[in-house]
Amino acid sequence: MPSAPISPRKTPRQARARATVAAIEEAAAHILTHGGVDALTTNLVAARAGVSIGSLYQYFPTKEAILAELLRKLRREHLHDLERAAQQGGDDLRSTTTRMIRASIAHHTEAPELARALEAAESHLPLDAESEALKTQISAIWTATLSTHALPDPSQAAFDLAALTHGMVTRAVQAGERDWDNLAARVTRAALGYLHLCTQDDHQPTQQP
Amino acid sequence: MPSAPISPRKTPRQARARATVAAIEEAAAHILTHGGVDALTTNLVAARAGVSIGSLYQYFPTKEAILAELLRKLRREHLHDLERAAQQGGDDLRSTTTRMIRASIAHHTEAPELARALEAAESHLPLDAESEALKTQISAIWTATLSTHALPDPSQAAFDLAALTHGMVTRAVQAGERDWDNLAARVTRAALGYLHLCTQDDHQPTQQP
Amino acid sequence: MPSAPISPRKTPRQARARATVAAIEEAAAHILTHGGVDALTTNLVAARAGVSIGSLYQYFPTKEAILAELLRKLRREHLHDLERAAQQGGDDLRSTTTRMIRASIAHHTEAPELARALEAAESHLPLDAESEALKTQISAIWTATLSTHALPDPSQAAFDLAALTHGMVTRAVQAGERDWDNLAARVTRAALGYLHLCTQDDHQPTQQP
Amino acid sequence: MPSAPISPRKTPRQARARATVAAIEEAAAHILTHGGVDALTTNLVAARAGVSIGSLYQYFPTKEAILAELLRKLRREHLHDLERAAQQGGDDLRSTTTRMIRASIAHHTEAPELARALEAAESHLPLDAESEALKTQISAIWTATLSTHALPDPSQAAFDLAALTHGMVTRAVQAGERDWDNLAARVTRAALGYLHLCTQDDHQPTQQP
DNA sequence: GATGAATGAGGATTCATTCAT
DNA sequence: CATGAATGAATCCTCATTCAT
Repeated sequence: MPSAPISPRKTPRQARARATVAAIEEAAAHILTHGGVDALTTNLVAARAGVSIGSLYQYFPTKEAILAELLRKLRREHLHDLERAAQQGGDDLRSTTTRMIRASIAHHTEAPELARALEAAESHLPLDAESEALKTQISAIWTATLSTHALPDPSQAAFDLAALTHGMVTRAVQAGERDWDNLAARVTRAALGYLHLCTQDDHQPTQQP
Repeated sequence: MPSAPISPRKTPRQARARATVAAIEEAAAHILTHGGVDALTTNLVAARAGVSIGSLYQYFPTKEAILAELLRKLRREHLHDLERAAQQGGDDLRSTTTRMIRASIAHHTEAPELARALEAAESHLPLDAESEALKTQISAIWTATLSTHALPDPSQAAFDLAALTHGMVTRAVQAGERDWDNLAARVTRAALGYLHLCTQDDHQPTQQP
Repeated sequence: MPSAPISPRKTPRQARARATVAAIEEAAAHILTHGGVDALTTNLVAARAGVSIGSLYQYFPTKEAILAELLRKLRREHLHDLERAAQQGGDDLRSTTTRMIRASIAHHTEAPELARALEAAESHLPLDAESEALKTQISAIWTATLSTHALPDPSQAAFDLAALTHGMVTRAVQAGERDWDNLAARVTRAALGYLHLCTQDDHQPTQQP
Repeated sequence: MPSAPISPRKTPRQARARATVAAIEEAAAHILTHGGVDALTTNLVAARAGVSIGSLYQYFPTKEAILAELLRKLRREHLHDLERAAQQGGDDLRSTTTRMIRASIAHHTEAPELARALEAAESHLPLDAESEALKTQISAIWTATLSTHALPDPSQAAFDLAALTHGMVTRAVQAGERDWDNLAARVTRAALGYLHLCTQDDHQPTQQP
């Protein structure tokens, strides 16, 4: 269980330094995407980044720090997408939920392997302040969205919807699915069902129970 | 791309050998539960099992084979629980689904850390015949259950419900939740919503959208 | 550097025991032939011989003892072949030499891989009495043969001819040669040249130096 | 059937690195000379070289790569010696052959144990391009030398002479012989005999068959 | 600041050999 | 006597990290 510092060792001030950091992150992301965590070795990252191993350690105190930074970046993007989805459009719960689910899908969609690898690594990572804050904010957005409607426990619902979405999307992506509209529709159906906002209107045949 | 043999090296014939194998599996499960995959070293497993490293390799050709065996055991239990849930009780889709969801919860509930670790490891494991068969059978049970009712694509629904359940349960367990009845109710709500079998009856207030 | 006993642990008296020993030797020879020394593990030998590892150690105190026994067997056969070659036919040096060379070729010819492996292993083996004796006898035969003719140092010549033959044959076999008559002719030419018994008679064109 | 890369992992750029590599090769040669291939363990080599095991693996990807490098060095020297022997002096076949045989003797003479160990190891080694090239060139020199004279199959003769020389020298060295002039004379006699260039002139008494 | 050589603890796996049953 | 389960020293090799230049 590591307890070492997990944030970048020093914030790059000069342009060259910023480029170095970017190269390292890019290299790490590439390796993570194509080879998984097991392939992520500091020496390989440095090599792919075209940087000496010494320089890598100039900016990242440990290997975990690299992973943590990539994870933060991913979460930042996710938060940003969710924020846009929550604000834009009408405040109709159904359509807002749908937009947010689409945003979550997009999150796993751009670089599925990378997202998978980072999330798997998350449990080994000591959580820094920013990561915690991001998680809280993401959760807060869902909660806020759901709070505009009468729900007994909006934060519980937020938690469950995030989990449900994450579970379905992850598995679908893993299974090679690529029809995002179809996937979004299915996830939405489950989510609205959870919220007791059932719909018989979708392109779904009638049922005889 | 894994390719090595993954089944146990030889089947223990004598009682002593069976005890050895059991001790190894138990030790591995314990380590996996408390330290995760990274803590699972063959030497540690052997030590905890009170067995020499040589004995471990008599029965498991590689470290992965141990993981594979534990995974098989987990799936066997899961399959068994699902079968019971599918058969027992009326063929009412709602109650059958509820029972199956409860069975799935139980699957993650007895040893959550172990299940998490094993599932995370699964993608690195070369799947043997039995593992494949178990996966197929588990999937088939869901499909069969859903097929008794008019659904456009039962196998798709089976896939989605399993993913949805898995996602919600995993996260809840991870977050420290222990009220399984409550969890089961929430998952079921999402599942029935997905299946267009909405309910206003649960201990849930009515909503005005 | 082993100094342990190298002769069989006990001489098999009963028929069953003799069969066991034979099976072990056969298995070891097979493995040596097809996989080389590195493939020769005691457990594998026992398995191939259809014998328990415990039984193997009943008859051979160490792995080296098995190799030593195979080597002795090989040398016994070589000695026997050489004896026949030395005795049979006229005592004409040229033809005797030819016959003995043919015998040596045969020695490497029946199971080239085995012979190679055993000879390579020889240097690691503590020499037992019988092996020493066999070597002496083989050398003595060459010496005796050459002694019937006026040579300054028959034992030196014996040594050299054996080495020359061994070197040429080994390499030729290794290179995949299979025309033994041709090989024998070439070796003989070198041998007779060494003995100053030159021949312009072979199917060899005339030379202009 | 070997297939792994066998050339050094990276070429040392700094002086310190070059010293490390040299130390490793020296240590390996020493161990090989005094203990044989079985004594050659990577940890021992590193220890004797006064270098960490990690450093060893910076420059040699596998243990075999070390052997391969030593073998290459040996062959390079052999080739060089042969080239000098072939060029210098008159083009008289007899004296050229003698010089080349002396060169070959020198090859086994400087570090007999090392040469023996390396040659024994050769069959287990995946041959890289340079090794192949060296072998070809060595063989070509013999062939070229013999081609200047009317011989039915110069490349066959080259092969045989190399084998004959190798066999006699190896055995003589092994037997503790140190009088190289005498050895060279005997080998030459066999070689010239093979080539049908017999001599009664050496310090050898006349024979009556 | 940058470089890359060096480090060495740690981890997977093998195999000759012993010994209780 | 036979069996085969158990042993553990020994071996190859990796990779995060440090530090002299």
